[in-house]
Amino acid sequence: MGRSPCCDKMGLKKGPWSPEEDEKLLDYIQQHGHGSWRALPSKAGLERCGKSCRLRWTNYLRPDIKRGHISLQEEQTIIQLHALLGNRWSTIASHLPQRTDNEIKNYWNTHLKKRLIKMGIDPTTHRPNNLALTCGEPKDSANLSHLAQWESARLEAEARLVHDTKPVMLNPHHYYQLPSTTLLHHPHPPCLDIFKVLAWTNPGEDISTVVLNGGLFPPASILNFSDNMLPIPTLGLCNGNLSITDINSEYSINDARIDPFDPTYVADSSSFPSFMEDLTDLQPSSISAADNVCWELMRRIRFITRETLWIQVPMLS
DNA sequence: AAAAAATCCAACCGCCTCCTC
DNA sequence: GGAGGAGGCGGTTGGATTTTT
Repeated sequence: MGRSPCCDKMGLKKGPWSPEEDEKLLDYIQQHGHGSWRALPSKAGLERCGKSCRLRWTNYLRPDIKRGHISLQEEQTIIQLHALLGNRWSTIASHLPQRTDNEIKNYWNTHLKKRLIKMGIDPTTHRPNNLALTCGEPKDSANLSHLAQWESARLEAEARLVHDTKPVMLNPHHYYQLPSTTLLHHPHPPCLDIFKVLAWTNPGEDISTVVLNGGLFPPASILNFSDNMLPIPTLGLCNGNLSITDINSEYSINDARIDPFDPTYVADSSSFPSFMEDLTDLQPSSISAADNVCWELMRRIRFITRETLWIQVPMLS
């Protein structure tokens, strides 16, 4: 059962590559392209298996890769994407130009993982370790885990931003009066709280009237629909009473039917404490049916950048 | 200065998916 | 439909290097 590894063939070299081998491989690919990896070694005069050649090329010799120092921004991206995607290194690498999946995987295992552990965060679930002890029933664990992943990535990002910039403290009931001069000087949103991001992206404006992009966001190139992630077309906020437009429908993308109001989704108030605090004030009598719907959607927010807002919704098969 | 421990990272292994026949 | 090949992916290893004792 199974195939034996191609390197098991007699006479094929293994282990570190010599400069001469590198040169042969580089010369061959530059002249002919790699073509069939299996056929390449003999054509290039290498006593290696095709797999070994491919790995050497993609992880080391390729001219378009960047090696060495990983910036803070790259670190932040890795943590956030890992919280969302798990150990899908190639997908994560595709969002970090010129970095290889192997390099990111190594960096995660040797640096970031340890750092999260030191911070008391489980690097697998991105959940604070003490949460694991209070976690409830197994059926809720997946959803709680998703929320925790988001939350720890958010906290990590916030921690960095706090490090880099003076934090902007906001009264949760007066999000909309942020001075635009403060906001304009931030190269990034002062934090990832949705209201604050809204205020930042629209400095000086009354965001009670802001409507986030119509159409699809984030960009399809970033979004992997199989991850149960979908953009919400239009979201509006009004004076603390929340309302939303164009959501009273199911979405259909790539034949996957989505029900944004699926009641099986379990939210956790710890994910968005200030927002939930606001909602608590609104409950129960002042919340309209539409607001309730919005509330449900807001609970599913997973990831926010300057211009995008990602929301997790369940897929219907 | 030497030994031990820790860290790093290139490379390998085996499984999986996709494609062709 | 399914067998087999090729490439891709993630987990893991082990030798080299660095740090600590």
